[in-house]
Amino acid sequence: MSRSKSRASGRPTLAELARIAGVSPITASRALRGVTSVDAELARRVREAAAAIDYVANSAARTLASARSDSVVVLIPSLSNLLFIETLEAIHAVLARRGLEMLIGNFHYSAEEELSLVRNYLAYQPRGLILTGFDQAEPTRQLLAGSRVPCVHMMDLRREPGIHCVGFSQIEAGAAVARHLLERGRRRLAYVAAQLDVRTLERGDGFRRALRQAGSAASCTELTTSEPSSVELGGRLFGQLMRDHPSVDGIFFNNDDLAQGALFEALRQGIDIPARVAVVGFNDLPISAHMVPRLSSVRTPRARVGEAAAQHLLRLIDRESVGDPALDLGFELMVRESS
Amino acid sequence: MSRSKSRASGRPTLAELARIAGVSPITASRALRGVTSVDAELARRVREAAAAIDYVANSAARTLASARSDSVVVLIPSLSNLLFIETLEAIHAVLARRGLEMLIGNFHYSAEEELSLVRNYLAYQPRGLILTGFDQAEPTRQLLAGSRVPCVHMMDLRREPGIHCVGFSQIEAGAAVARHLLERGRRRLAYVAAQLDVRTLERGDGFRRALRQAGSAASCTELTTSEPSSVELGGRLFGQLMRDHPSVDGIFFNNDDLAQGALFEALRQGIDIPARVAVVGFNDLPISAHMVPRLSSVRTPRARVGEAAAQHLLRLIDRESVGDPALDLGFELMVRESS
DNA sequence: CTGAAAGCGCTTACAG
DNA sequence: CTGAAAGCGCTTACAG
Repeated sequence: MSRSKSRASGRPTLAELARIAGVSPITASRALRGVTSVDAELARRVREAAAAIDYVANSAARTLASARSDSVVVLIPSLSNLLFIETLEAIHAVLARRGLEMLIGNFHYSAEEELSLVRNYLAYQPRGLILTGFDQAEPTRQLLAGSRVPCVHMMDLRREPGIHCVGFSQIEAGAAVARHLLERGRRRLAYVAAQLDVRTLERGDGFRRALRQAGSAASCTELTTSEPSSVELGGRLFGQLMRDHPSVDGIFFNNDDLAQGALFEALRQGIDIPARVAVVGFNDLPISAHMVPRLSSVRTPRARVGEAAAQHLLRLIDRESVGDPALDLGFELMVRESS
Repeated sequence: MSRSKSRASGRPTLAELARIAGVSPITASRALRGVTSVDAELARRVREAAAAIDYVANSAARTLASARSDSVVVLIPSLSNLLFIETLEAIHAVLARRGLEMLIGNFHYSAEEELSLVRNYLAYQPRGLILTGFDQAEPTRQLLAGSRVPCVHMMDLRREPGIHCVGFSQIEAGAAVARHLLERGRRRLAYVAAQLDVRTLERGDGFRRALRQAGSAASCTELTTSEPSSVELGGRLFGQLMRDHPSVDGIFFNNDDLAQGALFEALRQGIDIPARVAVVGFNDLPISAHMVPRLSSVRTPRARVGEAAAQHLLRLIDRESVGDPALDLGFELMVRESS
């Protein structure tokens, strides 16, 4: 019975709980889960006994016996972008109400890491997965398809059979920024992007496409880097852009932190924004509205994306009908002082 | 054999893997875990078979059989403060190298939520826990003590028998800011704090204590609120402070986001920082060094705290000696343009 | 509404 | 170095 030799977990078991409550283990199990009708008096005794000994079901045993866990896996490319934090919080709130655990996997924008996470997390027999975008590598796709675990993609839209997604059109969002700058009379535009993940590239596509469609004489300088996005980088890229292309009069930064860095750098160099050059960011992070000048940005509905993605997944798990498999939550261009 | 009636998980099992590799399940299990010596040729066959059928051990079965999971629980009070994100990343990196999963619990600065998380996560039989600070409620403490699961507290220090912690002295950090402002010749000081968790209050204690010790004629106005910390709130509190106490010449904001909001507000109101009033923040978040003016702040070693806390926990898990149970990683006052 | 039996897929402890 | 037996703590499926 020594602690190190025993195979037991040391915590109270269902059998002990049942003995105390004076019922069979099965009845105790049912009373706790509330799934089948159990006599009210027996159920009460079980609950009281559980509270008395602080019984919590061993989740490994529960998962093994039922061949289903109480967890949902959420895969995101980064934790350092507030965007994903807010999304995770929203997902968590929806799942928690259903008693589901959220397992977070951060793949650091690496398709290989994502594959490895999927492989490992599938061992947990999750009830479902929420993925970010559509950047998965082919082996990842196959692994997921083979697992038959329900999946919802978030942050981007794609209409394909069997694909469930909740997000908004990154392309449209990029286009909206271009149209806004053109409307403001800007003609010498620049597009500055970092990280260069699929969604970033789509925003660039939309931006360029809208310029072309306007058929205007507008030019577009592009400054891109696969470095991770940051305030520091934004300041650097802005400095470089204004030095090499001093006539640029409107800039779209593919993420707010870059744009924030640009505003700081402009303040330091005495470059007047928006008089000399208009600046628009992306995502509308919490600080942006407070910058000097207040930063124009595209507000993305990340909390609602998270919430809707989780709800959509719950419907798939419950095999309920899901309406449109591609849910477009749109975006909002927040025009402030910087453009 | 219909999918919905079978109790099987549908994934390849150890028995199937063993059959393909031509060994017994036990040998396959040992080969995969690499724990006991297995004949090299047999081990190779097992690994090849595993790769061929994409075998990953069912973690529920593994946890149930061994009475130990491969997970470590990390409890943090907030995800919206970048401070904790960076800490989590560092913890994750250390745990991942050991093949341990990290379960994140966000208790939103609520001791009740923390208790509920501990209760639920204990059902997963985690190998260890990392807690934030020492704010746990008494029932939480008892639950943890009863579980006999190794615990490490992070972000704060306390020398008590049986307590393991990695962090720095919040009190000393607060005191350092006070001394810095006094050295700069500031005498009409203010302390502005939000959230008011234990660590925030400790920083305030240190700040006040240092002022008292200086025995100077310095005064200290206090403006505190239990609202969560944010840039927006910082701007508001700064405006209020300068209106109600226009002679204040040095302010310590207990978190950088508050200080950032203050700098923006000062820029808008044309209040010269640091000429009229010096501003010091706390945590040195990534944006602070780029603000206009660049924000003075206390750089807290959160990545190193996370790393060291995880390593300390691994040592406890392995029953190795841990040296000092209270590891002080210090902090660094970053004096920039705002003070 | 309640329960006895079987089984989920692994690992442990014991032999050889 | 390898394996047959037992068991981890639940839930399912079947009876009654």
